[in-house]
Amino acid sequence: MPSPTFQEKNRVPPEVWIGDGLSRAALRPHIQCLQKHRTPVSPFSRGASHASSPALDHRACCNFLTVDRSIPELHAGAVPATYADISLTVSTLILFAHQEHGRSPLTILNSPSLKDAQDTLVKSLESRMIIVIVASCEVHYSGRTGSHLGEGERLIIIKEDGCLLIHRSTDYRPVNWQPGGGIVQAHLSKDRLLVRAVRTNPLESLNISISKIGLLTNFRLLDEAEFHLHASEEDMQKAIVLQPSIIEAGLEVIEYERRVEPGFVDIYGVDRKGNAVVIEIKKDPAGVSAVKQLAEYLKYIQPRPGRKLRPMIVAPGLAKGAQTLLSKMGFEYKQLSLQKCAEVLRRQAISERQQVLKGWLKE
Amino acid sequence: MPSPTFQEKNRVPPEVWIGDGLSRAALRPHIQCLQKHRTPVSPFSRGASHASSPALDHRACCNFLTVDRSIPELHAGAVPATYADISLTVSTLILFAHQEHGRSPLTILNSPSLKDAQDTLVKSLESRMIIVIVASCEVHYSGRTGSHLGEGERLIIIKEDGCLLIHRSTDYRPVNWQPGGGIVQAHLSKDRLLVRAVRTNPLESLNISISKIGLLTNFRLLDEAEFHLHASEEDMQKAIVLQPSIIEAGLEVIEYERRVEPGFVDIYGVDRKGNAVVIEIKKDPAGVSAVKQLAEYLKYIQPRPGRKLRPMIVAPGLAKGAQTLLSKMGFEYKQLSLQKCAEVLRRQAISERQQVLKGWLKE
DNA sequence: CGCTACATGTCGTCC
DNA sequence: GGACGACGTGTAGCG
Repeated sequence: MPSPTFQEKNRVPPEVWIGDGLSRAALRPHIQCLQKHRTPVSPFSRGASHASSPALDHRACCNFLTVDRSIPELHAGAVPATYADISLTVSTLILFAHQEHGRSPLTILNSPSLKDAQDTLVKSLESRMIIVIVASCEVHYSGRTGSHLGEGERLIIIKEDGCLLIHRSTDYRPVNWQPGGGIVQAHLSKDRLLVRAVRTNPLESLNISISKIGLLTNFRLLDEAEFHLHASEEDMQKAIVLQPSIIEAGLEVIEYERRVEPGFVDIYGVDRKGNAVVIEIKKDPAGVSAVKQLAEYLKYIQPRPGRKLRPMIVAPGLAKGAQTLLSKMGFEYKQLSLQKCAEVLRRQAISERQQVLKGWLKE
Repeated sequence: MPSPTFQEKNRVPPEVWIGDGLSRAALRPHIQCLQKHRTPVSPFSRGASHASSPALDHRACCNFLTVDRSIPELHAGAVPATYADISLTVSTLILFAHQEHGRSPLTILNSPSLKDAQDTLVKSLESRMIIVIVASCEVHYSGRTGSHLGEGERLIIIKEDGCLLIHRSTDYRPVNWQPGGGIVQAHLSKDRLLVRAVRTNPLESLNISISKIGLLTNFRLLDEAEFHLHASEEDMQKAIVLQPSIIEAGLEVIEYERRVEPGFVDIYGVDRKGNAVVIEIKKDPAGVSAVKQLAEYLKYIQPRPGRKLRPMIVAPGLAKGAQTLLSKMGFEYKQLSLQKCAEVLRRQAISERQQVLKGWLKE
């Protein structure tokens, strides 16, 4: 008799499964038990730029909560000999496809029994593989609000960090989901495979009751690439800090992300005549709200005596109502496109690289 | 020689593919040509509750833009005889699994050549099947802003309505995506399979350059179920309108979604003493921003002479800073949970049903 | 098409 | 852990 897996040993019986009416206090011991055994972050997520933030690393850490993250040997099922056998008689076909990049097994279960599916599912969860399931299921969500989705076929995806997606046949957004970092468990009842994903903050539980599985695959993704999003409001800010002249000749940036009572002033600077310049940046055409936001900040900023205060909106464009309000308030507007900012940053990056090169050459 | 498919006939050569620097004017003829041939919405999306909105129906309509939405016969590839053959020598395995619910073919290509993958991909697009690909690829996005994702393995999903998702190994959100209703095309270059998804408003293009495919499957999802989301801010509003006494005995609702200069007042009513009650609803614990929002509205509301104005926040709870500000402004707060509202609505639904029944009995 | 507010928004970040 | 602002936010409703 094989020793029970971690999931088996620590499985919380369905009656006390987390969520749906259980208080935070009642479930705390269960969560603590599971989190005690959390595994380190998967090496596969290292390369992801999103994962470079500590928050996500933490999320990825308190993952599927298995003790041993070695990849269990998947058992090879009986495989039939002919195409006819495959297409007609085999209920479960386990197929290892050794992909080119290292040992990335790819398992495909075609119309498996719920029992076989659960076996593979649990092993996949424990070894942090990505799981893709095409199945007929019913879905309940309960948390900040609640939802119910009746029986029907859906595409279910569980990824390395324990996030879960349920997709219907249309719409690029999942009908139900759960972010990563929670607890995912699979439980086989008499004629349903129950999958439950729970997160604790906010306390939410997603329950999938599967009646029939058309396809279940698991695999890993070797993906060390950087993701780079080209321009954002932050990039605009960086560009202005690097080269204030794109706003106005002689402008000097004194401070950015300056704390004032209601929030942060994007850029605080001084113009050639010593006047204070307060800049609010928007990457999209600035609307009324942007002007109001700037006005809000101004209440808390006093220019030095004898100097003027120049409130300024910097954006690629102006929304309709904004122009009127802008004039009324006496604010300035400077048009600045993302392209321009990207160019400044690119030039900066190039010159930085050249600095590094020069440093190397000197050594 | 088989007659060319619609995609083949109308394929825009890569040089003039849509996006990346091309003006809207330049691409208009291409879009018009493609949209002329758009197909009706798939019968499979009928049941989806999301699809009941006209917006999505329209989106689903100007879909993959193929003339003929009959399902082409997929050719069965040569299938080897032994497990060893399958796991080692077969590059393409086409497996039809007749699922229980009707004739829903499920095709699985395991490590297919790019050519085979493209064939199946184009056919799947034209017959509006859902496509799931595990592949090594590079991704460029260009539109409101731009992004680049270097070579690596990802999970690519294309659904019936032409929406496209690219998932990495972690994070429940796709790294890149494209909503449905656009144009999806596949083009085979020498050693890459190029998949491009374009939408026109805003003009954005997503380009996937695939170097190697580990798995490609297509299928349909039979899914007629209703999706029901239980409670939202709108439901809270409805509940209050139906039964103002859950706020306060004697309250009468005069108007809701009342237009004032900066936006809309959630509920405007009159209490038992004839005072004006202005209610701002939040479904989450109300924060400082909610109080500010209400204060903003008040500037534009004058109570009748001799009557008081009673600004009120209705929410399931109060965030920390909100309490202080609330007292300072002299606003009232009424605790109201989503559960309570759901109950009111449920009761209302029941009594409505009974009214209908009574009506039937009378006839 | 533009504007407004809501979302199971999510997510980073500072306090 | 809570509050706040940004997002390729998306989405619906209304003028």
